[in-house]
Amino acid sequence: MEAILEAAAQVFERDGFAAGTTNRIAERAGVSIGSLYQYFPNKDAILVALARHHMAEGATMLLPIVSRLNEGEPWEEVLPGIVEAMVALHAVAPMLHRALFEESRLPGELREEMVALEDAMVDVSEQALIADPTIEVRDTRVVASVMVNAIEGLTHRLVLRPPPGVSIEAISTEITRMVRAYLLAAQQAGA
Amino acid sequence: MEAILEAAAQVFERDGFAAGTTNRIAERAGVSIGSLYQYFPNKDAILVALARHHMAEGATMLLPIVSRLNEGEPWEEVLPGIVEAMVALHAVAPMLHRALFEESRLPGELREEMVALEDAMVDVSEQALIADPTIEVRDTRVVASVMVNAIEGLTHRLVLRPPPGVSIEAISTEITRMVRAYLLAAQQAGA
Amino acid sequence: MEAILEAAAQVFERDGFAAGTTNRIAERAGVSIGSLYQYFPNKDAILVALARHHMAEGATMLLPIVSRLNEGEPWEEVLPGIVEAMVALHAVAPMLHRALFEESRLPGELREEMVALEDAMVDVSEQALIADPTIEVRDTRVVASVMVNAIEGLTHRLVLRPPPGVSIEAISTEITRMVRAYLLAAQQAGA
Amino acid sequence: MEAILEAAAQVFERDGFAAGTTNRIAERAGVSIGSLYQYFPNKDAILVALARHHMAEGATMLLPIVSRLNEGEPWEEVLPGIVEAMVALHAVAPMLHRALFEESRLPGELREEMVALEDAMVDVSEQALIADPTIEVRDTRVVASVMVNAIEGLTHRLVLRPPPGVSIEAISTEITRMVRAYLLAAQQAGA
DNA sequence: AATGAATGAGTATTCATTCAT
DNA sequence: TATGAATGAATACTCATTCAT
Repeated sequence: MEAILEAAAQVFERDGFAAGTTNRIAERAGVSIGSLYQYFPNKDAILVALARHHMAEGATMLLPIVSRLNEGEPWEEVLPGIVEAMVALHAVAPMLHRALFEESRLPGELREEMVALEDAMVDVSEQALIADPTIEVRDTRVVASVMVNAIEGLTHRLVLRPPPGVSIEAISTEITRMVRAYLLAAQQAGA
Repeated sequence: MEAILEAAAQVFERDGFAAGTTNRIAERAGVSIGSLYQYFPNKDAILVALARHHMAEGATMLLPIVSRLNEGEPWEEVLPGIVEAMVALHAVAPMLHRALFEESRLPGELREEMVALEDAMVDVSEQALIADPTIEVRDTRVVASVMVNAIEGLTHRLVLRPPPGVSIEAISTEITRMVRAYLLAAQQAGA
Repeated sequence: MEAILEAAAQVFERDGFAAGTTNRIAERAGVSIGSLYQYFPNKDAILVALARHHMAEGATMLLPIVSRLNEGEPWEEVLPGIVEAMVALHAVAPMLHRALFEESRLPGELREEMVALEDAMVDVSEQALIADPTIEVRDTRVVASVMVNAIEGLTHRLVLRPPPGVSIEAISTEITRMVRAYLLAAQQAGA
Repeated sequence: MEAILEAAAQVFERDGFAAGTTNRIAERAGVSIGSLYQYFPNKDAILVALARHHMAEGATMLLPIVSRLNEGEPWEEVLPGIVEAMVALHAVAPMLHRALFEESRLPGELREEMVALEDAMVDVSEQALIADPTIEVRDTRVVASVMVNAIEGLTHRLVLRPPPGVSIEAISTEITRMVRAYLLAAQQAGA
């Protein structure tokens, strides 16, 4: 049920996973607790559904942008779009995101899907580093890995608790600046 | 009681805050549950004590390094030490750190202390930026803020789940590289 | 609905009465839960129907045999047939039988019907004892009552959990032997 | 806790296992539900404790009597005592006995203990049959098995729902008579 | 007549907290 | 001061039953 997922997102956003009760979710969804359990076998299943939804959303937003890397467009050009998409994706419900990916023990299967998704991002990034003629770094794997983690990590951090006086747009700008600078520095070190 | 805090650290590290029970903490501390409640009025208080301990530890480690900034030593020189200290600080008990600062609702008072501590870090950093004659950035507040967040965010991220094939030392190196590069880029943009 | 009763028999046989859910019965019957409740006002009603069915079946099997007693045939001759019929009747679905007559609180009315049926059996047995010229017992009521209970009791017990190495046929033989021997002993005592 | 077991015995006696709730048990024991779970990890554990208690009680009552068989006393002499003990044992709380051994899925371990206990009874009976010089039966195993089952089965049946007008003492007498007669008949058939 | 989504009272169980000893 | 048995509110989950379609 769409309403249950929507309610769960709100409840987990507000209370976290452990403190967000199924009864409260059902109540907020305007649905009896029995109905909730007709759609989801247990509390975890709700979280998993929410996680998949988030992953799908992320993939949907990033795919067209990342694919530009595959088409040979230089990192330099594509980076800002990636960062903007990530920031936008997480600005919606930051606490939910935390409940989803940090507070709970997601089933191994899903956890693997997520790691795989991140690995895929690292792969694409690495390939783009290799293919980009304007870039020359030694340990492409490490650099790609650090870049992806930097984007995700800074997004989480800065979006969740934006430093006073820094707008969402500025966050994007600065993250982009940092990752771009790192990339440059890494290749100079590798030359 | 020292033993209780030590036990709590282990239990929260293993189970998280919500799943770590006071009974288990007392048991692991070799203390009756009654005694635990004689020292701490409730579960949250244990967490708060643990948080203060962590903050104190962090301050202790960082103070001598950061003070070098105040004494006029250039950012360039001090940065690696800061990053190494941060990484070392979090490598000990990453899950506990998560339980401490992400999984639970710390009392506002403590939350404010933490924000204040971070603000202090940003302040010091900003002052160092201003004082450093080799550096010239426009919006010193934003740059300092982003630097501090980058160090904390990347530390959390990379220490908690190190990308495969990347050692703790390499993590320090790369974070340092990234922040230094950002600083350079920021001042070039500001020139 | 015939299908519902059949399904209920299977489900109660497998899970017992308390653990056998109406939803599972409906599903196994290939019928919606709504339809089930159109035919039976509640779960107990299904059990009652099943019980009546079982009683009718029992009566159908035993009547022609028992009537031979009324026609003057001696106990000795009729007994084996009665025991065989009882064993056959209970060998089909022993757990169901238990769910039916032991696990649930049948409505008083039905409970009385059953007691009445058993009393009828005792009556017939007693009349046969009195009428049989080859038999001479003092307390015909007690003897008949014990015989009927022995047949039912041993059937339940031995059919439900047959001792290892004892076939169904052997069970019949031994029960028959025991009841016949009791009858002989009772009249010797009474002589 | 003794009180909890006593309360559980009463509740299961009244309501059966499935319908007997832990809350009701706790209430009747004059104990909070939390305390109940401090002594028993779950509902089944209460049942198991009750079952062990019953088994121990049975063993305690039967051992001295059965040991007379081992000492060479003839079946004929010992049988009445065994039956009386069994009847007395089950007359206390017949419904509880049902809840214990028929309504619930006892853990395999305990189930095996019970089967073992019964097997032991069959063993002892068989040895006594073999040793008794006044007795000569062919298939001692089957005869012993049927005797034990008859005693248990008739006890359950007749004690649970005593036929009208038959006292507890009469029940003992008749069961004894029946088993003794069966034993005689079996050896005549085997001669 | 048939459907099955919706209901919600009821169940087993956990765990932070208290308090008599 | 230390103890740990006792407490009971709160939680996830089940299932007989209803009712709009």
